[in-house]
Amino acid sequence: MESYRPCSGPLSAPAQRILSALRAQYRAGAAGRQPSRMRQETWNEVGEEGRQGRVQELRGCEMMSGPTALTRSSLLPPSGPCQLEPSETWGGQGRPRLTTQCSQPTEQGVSRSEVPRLETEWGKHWAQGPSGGKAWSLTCAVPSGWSTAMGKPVLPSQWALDHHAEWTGTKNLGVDTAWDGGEDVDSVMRVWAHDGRGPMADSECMSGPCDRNRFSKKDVVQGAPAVREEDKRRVALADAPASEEGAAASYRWKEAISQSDALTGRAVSQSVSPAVCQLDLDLSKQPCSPQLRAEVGGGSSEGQACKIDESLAACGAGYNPPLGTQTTFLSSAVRGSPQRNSRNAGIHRGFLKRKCVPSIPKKCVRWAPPPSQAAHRPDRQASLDASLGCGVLGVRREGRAVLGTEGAAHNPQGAPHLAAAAKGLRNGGSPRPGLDVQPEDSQAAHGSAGGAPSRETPLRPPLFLTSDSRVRHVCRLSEKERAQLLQEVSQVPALALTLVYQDGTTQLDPEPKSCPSVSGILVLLKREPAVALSDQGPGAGDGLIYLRLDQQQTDQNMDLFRRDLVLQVVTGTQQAVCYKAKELLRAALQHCGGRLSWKQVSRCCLLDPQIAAWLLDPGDSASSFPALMTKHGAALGLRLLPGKLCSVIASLSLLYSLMMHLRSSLQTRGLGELFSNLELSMVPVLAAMESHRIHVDKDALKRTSELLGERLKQLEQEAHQAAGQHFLVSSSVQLRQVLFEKLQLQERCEGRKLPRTVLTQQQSTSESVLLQLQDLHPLPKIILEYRQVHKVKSTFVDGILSCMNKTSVFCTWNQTSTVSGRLSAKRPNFQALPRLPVRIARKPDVEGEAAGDAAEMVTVQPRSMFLPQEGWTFLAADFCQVELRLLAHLSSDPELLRIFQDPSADVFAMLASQWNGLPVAHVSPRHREQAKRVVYSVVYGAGRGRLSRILGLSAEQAALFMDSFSQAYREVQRFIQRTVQQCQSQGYVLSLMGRQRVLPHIQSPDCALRKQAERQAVNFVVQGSAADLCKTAMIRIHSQLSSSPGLTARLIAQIHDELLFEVEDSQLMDFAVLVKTTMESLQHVECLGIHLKVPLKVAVTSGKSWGVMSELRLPAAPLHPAP
DNA sequence: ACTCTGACGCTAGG
DNA sequence: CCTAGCGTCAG
Repeated sequence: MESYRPCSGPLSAPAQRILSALRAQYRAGAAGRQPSRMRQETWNEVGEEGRQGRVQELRGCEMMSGPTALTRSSLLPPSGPCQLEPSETWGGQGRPRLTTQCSQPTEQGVSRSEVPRLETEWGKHWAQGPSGGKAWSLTCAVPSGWSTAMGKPVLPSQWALDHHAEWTGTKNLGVDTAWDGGEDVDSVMRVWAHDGRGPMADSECMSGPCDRNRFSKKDVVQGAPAVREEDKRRVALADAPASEEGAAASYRWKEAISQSDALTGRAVSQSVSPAVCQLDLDLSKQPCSPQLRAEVGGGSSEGQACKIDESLAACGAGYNPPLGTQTTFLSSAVRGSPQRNSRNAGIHRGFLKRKCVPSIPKKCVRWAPPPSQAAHRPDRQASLDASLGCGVLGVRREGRAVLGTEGAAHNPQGAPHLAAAAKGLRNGGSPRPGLDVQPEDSQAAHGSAGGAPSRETPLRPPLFLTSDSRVRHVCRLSEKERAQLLQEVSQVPALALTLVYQDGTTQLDPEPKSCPSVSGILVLLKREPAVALSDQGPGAGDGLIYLRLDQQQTDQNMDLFRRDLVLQVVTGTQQAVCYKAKELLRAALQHCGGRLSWKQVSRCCLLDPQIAAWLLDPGDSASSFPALMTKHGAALGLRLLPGKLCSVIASLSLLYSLMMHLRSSLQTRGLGELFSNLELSMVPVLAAMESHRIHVDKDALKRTSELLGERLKQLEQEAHQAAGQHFLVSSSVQLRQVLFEKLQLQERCEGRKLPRTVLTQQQSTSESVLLQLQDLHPLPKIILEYRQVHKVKSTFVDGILSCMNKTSVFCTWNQTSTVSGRLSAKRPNFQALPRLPVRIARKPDVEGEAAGDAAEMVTVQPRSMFLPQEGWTFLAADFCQVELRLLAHLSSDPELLRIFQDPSADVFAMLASQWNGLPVAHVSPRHREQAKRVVYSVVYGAGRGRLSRILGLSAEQAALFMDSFSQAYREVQRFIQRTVQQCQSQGYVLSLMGRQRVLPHIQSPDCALRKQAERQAVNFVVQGSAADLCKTAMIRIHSQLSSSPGLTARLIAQIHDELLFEVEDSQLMDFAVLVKTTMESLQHVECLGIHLKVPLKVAVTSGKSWGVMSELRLPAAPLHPAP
């Protein structure tokens, strides 16, 4: 660690600001302050005598100046039950208190509740028992300013206490075996004791070597008497710190880490990059105050810390690794060998894992530097990545711990295999590997640009494909053979295809953990589709083609041929089966670059067994191919053959048989039409949507994140003040304690019954409760705002940032994840972006009370972060009240139908007027809102209890509303009864286009279950029908777009009843008309047998950002729109 | 020689 | 009622 050299490269702006501010603070502070004795010395410097003195000092030391002395003996497990301080004895809040719960360890180990537990007013630390018998870990809630280095909570300095160190959340710290038995408690104690004396010096953070012989984990578990004796003796030694005997052997643990933590309040987990360590090493030894942090805009929250580190990582140039350092670090981390650094490495690893591993599938983007940078500095980037932990982890994961010290150390250019590993990881971690290969990024992704050495090995297709002669490789064919192949493909009756990934897996393998990059497409040509599949591998006439996608072709003709082949395979007349066809289509679009447009594949009709299986059983959402086989393929016989290729071939054949089997099931269940006309046609639509990049204003997001972070901190402080204690504002459990145990607010809202949580029947702290409580106490209001801001920040600002790829996002659309037939969106969830802007009070950060008045309001609208390309406009088309209209249609209620006949009417106002008996003009917005809620509650099948919660009324009032609704619209009630009866008699319900949902509980003797099934039945009919309608609209518009050479508009998103397009400015009006007429024409669709009794109304809006859309006035629609 | 995972609560969207 | 997603907490 000492070999880190200073950063030389550019730092990100926030990092710069923090750095310089801290330096300034340090200089100012160092000048005026008397250096503390403890800060100056190390144990070695103090010497034996000094140490004895210190021990004496510590022995009687009152913890945190509290009235009661805690001695280490009382904490040592398992020396007996040791109830320690009730918190009152600490007088005053903010004082930590220690409690331990000790009980007899069991043979299996010590469960967490039995292990000593250190609790503070701010949270708790506990030593977790040995899990798996190997490692100990410590979870502790750490206010910022607390260091967690070495897995031992280095408790807050006096400074931190004085400044009300802010909460940073729980850190689950991986700890290596040094943390065992009494040793940990011991050092916790010691450090704690020190802490009462002021800020710790790094030297104080030393821990003695763990003396496993004296007090081992095992002993704790078994509670061997001998150890007890030993233990007692140790206690009798009068608090001689463990470090005493081991002082000579003790090492200074990583200054960089403990300092970085104390300085920035960040968890060590974030300071994993050497650049960060260096940054912090450079800094003063003084902690950074929250004010300072706020001033410089460097937050202590997770997201903030991530961002800082991201930028640090991104400026990889900043760190110039000395030769060998990296690899030493890395290898020791990998092997965890007991080297000098192994503990550090172990800790690092622990932190890294905690932060990185769960993130790899989801959030690696945050950590992964942009590909272009990787390409420009492959060597540094790779080592940086490796040090960031991703590399370490990935290597471990892949089981190829090949990153020996030698290779990298002797390779001044940086090790190519290291680079490759790191790169593979980034790809693997990226949510959408294929999308890394955008035109502008493609070179970087292929690692062939940016001055990388020419010996860079090109990507190879998986070995099992290259080594087998049965596979015809398209890129090896001659001109003539290609033509033949094309001909052959077009004449073959059936095809089965799968994507092959670079790690050798295919789409047919069980759910991949990571999401590897695409290598190519493997096609099985079936000449005798009728032949039932044997497990003999491919039939006599069957052929296999492998089409590489991951390779930029130098040969133009080859490129064209590749496109033609894809087109032939995908849109040909033969039956082509592909599991997860959308993925394949998207990969093809991605990799054929400009040569294959989404319009060309819009007529694709790949048969997708996944979708078929989902239609048959919507409850079983995304199952892998093997799972599907075990479920449906019993009759088909599945036997895996040895050898990868054999098994792939067999799987492909099976895939085909499975599809045929599923298709016949669909036919017999009456789902065939739905499958082929609706769901399969959705595949190219979704593939096109997914392959379109949506531009995001990244800078605005970052600014907003900072802004919200500040506000969040303010709110947290306010909440703590209002509550009169520190607590974790984001924890509903702790909030419940504050609200209902400490403040007893439920006592003061007599009459109203506060809802309870569904599962545990505890006092709920949800929005509706807080709204009711907000007049009684200032706290609920603060919490409400906190929650709102937190939601926006975590999900819509930081969340979107983490999905980003340079300047844009790609959303993932899932066709088979809902029971209702709706689509769902992921990463980011486009369907859940707040519609209304969020207003944030932004108070100047001043200590004085007067600051409150000077609040300035800022509005945040996550939707406006999405921008159309230059010269394009967003166009949104919204089906107005589809669900209600469908309810009218399905129930044929005369009143509802009448309301909808008038296209210009405000439906909810009319509803409110009708059943309140008021003229429309007199309907207040409140009434209207209420009507809307009641209506949708009925549509969703809510009972009176639910409705009362939604409306914030008593159950009686809610019941009244519902009664008056069903009085006014009797047919709706009848419709509900009809639906339930139908479901009871046939076991399932049907949507408009014949989608089915089976509800076995409809016959359940359990009333609650049955009622739920009834609600689900009603809801499904309405919601599912709406979904059908929207999907149809998407397909129709898509097909019109792709058949029109002039129109360039793209479908961006579907928000259930709204379609969002990006349209070239010049085509805006024309396209808007087309969209509107197409959507409204769905009232009558002859070929689908749809005849709605209500007109459909579509509202069209447009804008240069999704956040601000304004109504688009359209010329009168033509009477007979294009079909 | 190391956590990960699931249950639960809450809240955006429709 | 049905989604995704973030967070806490326990084992």
